[in-house]
Amino acid sequence: MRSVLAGPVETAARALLGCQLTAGGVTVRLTEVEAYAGTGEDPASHAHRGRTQRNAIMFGPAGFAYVYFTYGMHWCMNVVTGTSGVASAVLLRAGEVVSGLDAARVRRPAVRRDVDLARGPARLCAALGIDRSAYGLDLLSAASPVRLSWGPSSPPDEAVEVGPRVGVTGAHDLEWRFWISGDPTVSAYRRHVPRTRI
DNA sequence: GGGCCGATCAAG
DNA sequence: TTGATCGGCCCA
Repeated sequence: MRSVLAGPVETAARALLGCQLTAGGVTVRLTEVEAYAGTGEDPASHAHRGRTQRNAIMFGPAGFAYVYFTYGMHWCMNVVTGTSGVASAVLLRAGEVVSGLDAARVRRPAVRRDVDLARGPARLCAALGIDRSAYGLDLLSAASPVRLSWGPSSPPDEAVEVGPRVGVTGAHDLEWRFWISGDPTVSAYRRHVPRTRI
């Protein structure tokens, strides 16, 4: 697992589809992810402008959690990829809750359909109770409260679709979003819309 | 120190 | 379609 994540970020992203993420008594099977490259390579990456306190974990070895706070209210989680010094990561955009449905429903009481419990990067974190405290955890350690493991089956290549990333300002030509074809838990595509000034 | 904006979500 | 809501980052 660690060695796959340490490879090229696109390879790591594809490999994460079908994997299981467990936290807070809930397990999801990952159905949608996005790849982000490191410093200077990818204008949409949080590491694009170099190392800061927030993105520091991205510069470390693969398999650790990069969790960030956005829009004043939401948490999102990445799996750090690449070798030490390479600040690439994979954003976990959606998953199917495969166990701990009750716990997930308690955390997301407004949800009507189970497929919406972890359908979106902030929703996924909410369903699993992931917040700032998960920053920097080793997801491959048995002792970690947030754990990543191979799923019972990974989707064959022909079942994986590819497209532009959601909500990113630039690099619309880069097709670094990967999802399991036809899966109902995959989030809706939205292009970034610049905020209109008053 | 200040201002702008974001890898989003839910309700209208 | 829009408001919520605040941390990160650059100085526009």
